[in-house]
Amino acid sequence: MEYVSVFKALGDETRLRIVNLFVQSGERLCVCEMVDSLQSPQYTVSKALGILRNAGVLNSGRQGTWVYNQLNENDEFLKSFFKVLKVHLASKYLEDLQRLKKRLFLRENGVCVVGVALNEQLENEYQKRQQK
Amino acid sequence: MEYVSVFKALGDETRLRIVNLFVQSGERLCVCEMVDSLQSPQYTVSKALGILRNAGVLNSGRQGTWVYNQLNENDEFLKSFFKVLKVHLASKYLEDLQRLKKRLFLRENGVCVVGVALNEQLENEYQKRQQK
DNA sequence: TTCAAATATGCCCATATTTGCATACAAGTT
DNA sequence: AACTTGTATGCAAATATGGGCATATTTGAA
Repeated sequence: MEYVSVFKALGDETRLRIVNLFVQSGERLCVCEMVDSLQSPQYTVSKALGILRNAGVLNSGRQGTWVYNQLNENDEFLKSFFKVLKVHLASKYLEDLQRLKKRLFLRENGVCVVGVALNEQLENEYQKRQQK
Repeated sequence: MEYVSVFKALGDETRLRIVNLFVQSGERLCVCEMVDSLQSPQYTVSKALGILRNAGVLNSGRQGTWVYNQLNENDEFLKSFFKVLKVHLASKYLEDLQRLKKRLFLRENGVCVVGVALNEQLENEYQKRQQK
């Protein structure tokens, strides 16, 4: 883990927003879930994830068709750093987190089962779950 | 204070080394002291400082001929962040810290009184102080 | 083995960023 | 005012980066 690479990786809004999703949710997320949360093109998110992985910020593993990413918790510096980020980024990028929340309703048994979704789809599912 | 700007600022070795000097020493430092500690050209250090200041990481103030810089302690995120850096960067860039220590011996009454110095000069003064 | 869905990547272009040098500016001294 | 010293900055070339698009790759399913 190279400090300079980590900071370089976080020195970009898309990538910081991605890290924020992980830090605030504590979840492992697949690419399509992030695409929907950030409302950014798939290739943008995918490239950003590549840079974050390369910098050692994230780990990823394929699970069938889906690739799940998660924070790298094997480094003491990163763990402390994520804690600080969690506190201080909490009020930033709120819309991302709201969309992520809705998007996670589409999971089944805690697993992603659909790719990039439309906003309507998210809203519909959200309303459904609310009623239960 | 913009998070992305802060991380972008730290995503460069020279600038991270500068921040490390402040974080580990807890001192306010003038440009020539940093030039000697990092052994980098004056313009490199000066430009790096400009970027760090712009990002809100450092403050600076002129005191006569010398410009002193210090960590910006007016932001809660930065304060927490610096603490984490202090712990985890402690064993990195040790030579910088050693040179800084020697360089600080050249101060008089806690104030910088000479510009960029030669290595010999640092060593000589260091030996002198050791004997006392 | 063909197809479709999820993800990654190569390429291009515009725009930043970095680096080194020369020079400018600011303050103290003579 | 001229000179020295500490610091900042403008410029130009080299390099890196980000965004968009098309396409490749991987996997599961038909």
